[in-house]
Amino acid sequence: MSLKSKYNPTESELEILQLLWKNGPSTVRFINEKQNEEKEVGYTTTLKIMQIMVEKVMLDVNKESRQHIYAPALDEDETKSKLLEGFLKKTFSGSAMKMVMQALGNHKP
Amino acid sequence: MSLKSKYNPTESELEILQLLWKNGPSTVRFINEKQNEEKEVGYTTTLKIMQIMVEKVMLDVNKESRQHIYAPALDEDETKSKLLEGFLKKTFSGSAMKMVMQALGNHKP
DNA sequence: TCTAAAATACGAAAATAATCGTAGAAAAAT
DNA sequence: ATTTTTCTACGATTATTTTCGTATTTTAGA
Repeated sequence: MSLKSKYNPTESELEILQLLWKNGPSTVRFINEKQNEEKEVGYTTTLKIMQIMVEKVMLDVNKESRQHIYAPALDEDETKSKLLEGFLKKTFSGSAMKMVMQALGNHKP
Repeated sequence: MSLKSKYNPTESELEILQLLWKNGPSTVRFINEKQNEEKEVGYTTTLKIMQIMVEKVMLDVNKESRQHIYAPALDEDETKSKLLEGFLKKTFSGSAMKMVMQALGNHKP
């Protein structure tokens, strides 16, 4: 596969997806400002990543007006399920039970 | 901080940690062979990553015999807890409840 | 002993991700 | 109408992670 799977958003991609899921279709400016509430991110950095996400078909973009409107192309639940599955696999040998035990502080098999 | 936090193992670092936690202190050869049961990884690739992990103080190494023995320097439970916390934060706004709902297929707040 | 095999050391390349600078187009303000 | 502001496009740079080739050393076997 040439493009990375759409279910493997990088960390900054996930951050943007979260903002779009939460706030609905938005402009780059809006997303960038939200990001800047947490940490400093250059406008063109946000823009670039969102453009890449469009290439990867993680986002849809409406270019009718000058301020392009970006919307998530991925389903929130489905994406989070896949992310959870991946994390579980990498960290807890795929066992949700182990993860819960870890969270509860009972680290017995 | 110049070195990345010891609680942010990369994916291949985590893979090696898991093998060491599971099998106990091991040689590069052993770890590399375990990795190769899953996917092809060059011996020097494994070696290099493990050497980097020693620099980052993720692993301890005993160089008494020629075949160096590597052991995890990180506590398994503590590391997994931190990883879980990070994942929760990135993916479920830090809410374990949301994650569980996701896992159960009840995606309501 | 001499040669093979098996390790480590280490730099460098390749792959991936994130950041940014600058140019130019379009819109808004004066 | 001009100037200023606001956007997008896009290449280039930096940072990080992963992979690997080669040199050297050490051990074991013929």
